[in-house]
Amino acid sequence: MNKIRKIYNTLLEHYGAQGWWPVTPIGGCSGEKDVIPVYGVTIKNEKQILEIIIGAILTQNTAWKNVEKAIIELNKKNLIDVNKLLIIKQEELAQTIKSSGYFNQKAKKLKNFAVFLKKYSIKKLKNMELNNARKLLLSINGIGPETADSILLYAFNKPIFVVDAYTKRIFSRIGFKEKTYDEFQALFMQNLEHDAKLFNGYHALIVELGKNICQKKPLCDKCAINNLCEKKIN
DNA sequence: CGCCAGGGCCTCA
DNA sequence: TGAGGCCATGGC
Repeated sequence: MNKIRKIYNTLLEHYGAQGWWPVTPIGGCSGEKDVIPVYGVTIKNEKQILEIIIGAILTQNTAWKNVEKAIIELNKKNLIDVNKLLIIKQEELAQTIKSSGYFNQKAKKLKNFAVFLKKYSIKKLKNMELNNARKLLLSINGIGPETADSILLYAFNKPIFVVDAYTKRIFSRIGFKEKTYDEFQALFMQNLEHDAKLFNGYHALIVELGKNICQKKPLCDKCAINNLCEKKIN
């Protein structure tokens, strides 16, 4: 068994399946009480898909907890809606998503993406071939490789591996020599069968490990894969 | 108080 | 193509 697969198996055994991406269960509502995005929700409508896209943009270099608050506010105002995003003033949108940080940039990105979705609907994107959809997403200002791949994998269930800061940190420490986003992505995609469920679960496990164990200051004695790691401390 | 989080764009060599 | 500055809140 290759090492990439071995690490996945070990993490899965240790943490169990993760159930990403967190989504508001009924696809968002404007009720009185807060509706919170949670893990393990089965995606069943376009509003939930749009919520994932919005979350992918809002979580750029930002703790998910802060994004969660912003999504709750967006749902309260019924803004998980392409037309509403087009109509709302950028300043008001920025205030609504304030908790997620970089709110001016992100408000612009959300409106920008809404314009894009007027031309290429969610339905069209969903039916598009993976690499064509990826190129299209990457051409949008505000959508870089990680956000594009998160959208493809988590919103559209397409088999592409998402690389994030955790992935680079963890696998560099383990001993892999890849440097760029594309190199890391190729590492995973060349060593795993191209299955959206597998890529989904693996990335989620990486985040779990990166958040709690393989932090900036790693807790190697608590790490489930420390026997596979070159940089193990102690 | 300082550090950092599920990046991406822009500028300048 | 690579390094560095910038964006900004909230949790710890």
